[in-house]
Amino acid sequence: MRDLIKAVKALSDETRLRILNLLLERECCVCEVMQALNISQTSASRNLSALYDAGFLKLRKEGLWSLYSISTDGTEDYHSALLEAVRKALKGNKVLDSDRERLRKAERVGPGCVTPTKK
Amino acid sequence: MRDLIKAVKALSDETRLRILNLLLERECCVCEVMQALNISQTSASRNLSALYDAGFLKLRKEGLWSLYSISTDGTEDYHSALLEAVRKALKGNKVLDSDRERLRKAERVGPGCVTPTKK
DNA sequence: AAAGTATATGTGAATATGCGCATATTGGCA
DNA sequence: TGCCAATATGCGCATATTCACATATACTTT
Repeated sequence: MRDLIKAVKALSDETRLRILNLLLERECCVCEVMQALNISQTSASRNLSALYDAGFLKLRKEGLWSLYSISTDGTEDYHSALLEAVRKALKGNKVLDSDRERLRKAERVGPGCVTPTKK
Repeated sequence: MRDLIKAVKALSDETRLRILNLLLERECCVCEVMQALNISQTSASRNLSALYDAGFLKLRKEGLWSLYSISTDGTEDYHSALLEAVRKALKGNKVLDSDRERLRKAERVGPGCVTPTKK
């Protein structure tokens, strides 16, 4: 029960739902999430961690990047059922659509990913 | 999105999950929920209200009793998908099983439903 | 009308949560 | 080694949530 509550609690936040929406599109690093959602680095990192701890994400390290993606392990789990319910419920949402749009424009590589205005 | 978050938030609490478990068995009044879960009247009432506001329950008034049950309206909704995911995840849970057991022994009628020890 | 019962709600205290700031950690590179 | 970039985390603040107590509301019965 504890685990289920943790999972559901992870879904009960707008920022985290928006993050999941991005990850349903493709694997993302923290700085891409920051850019697409226009949130702080702290918020991106913490909310990704929360989703990870709740069992929704898997993490792959590549150099400096932490690459998060939807976990498809334990498919007999309730996580996929919850995700599917959320995905359907939010289909066509305008905020989420523009988040995805901004994700396409986000850049991962090159200096200035985190602090792009700092010369 | 607001509505979905409200629904998911309603599910992210142990007491409310236990209440849903009872209601999956059958329609209940507030005092039956109190007894089966051994919680206060305030807690039973407030948590039932929260589940109702979130769209999971329907309410039927009968005399003094407020009879809550799982809402089956708007079946094309995400509520049923979320409920189903939760139901599967909690199948076989010991706490929930004994809650159901106590529900069978709970009494709705007669004086002393709410304050049974008060002579 | 008065009393009793089941439920709802206002209020305040305790606890939990989310966010930003600053800083720590980790890996890559000169 | 020393520095820079990407991410993680400790801390404090503001807000949200939960619970209990008391009280209010609504219905029934006498």
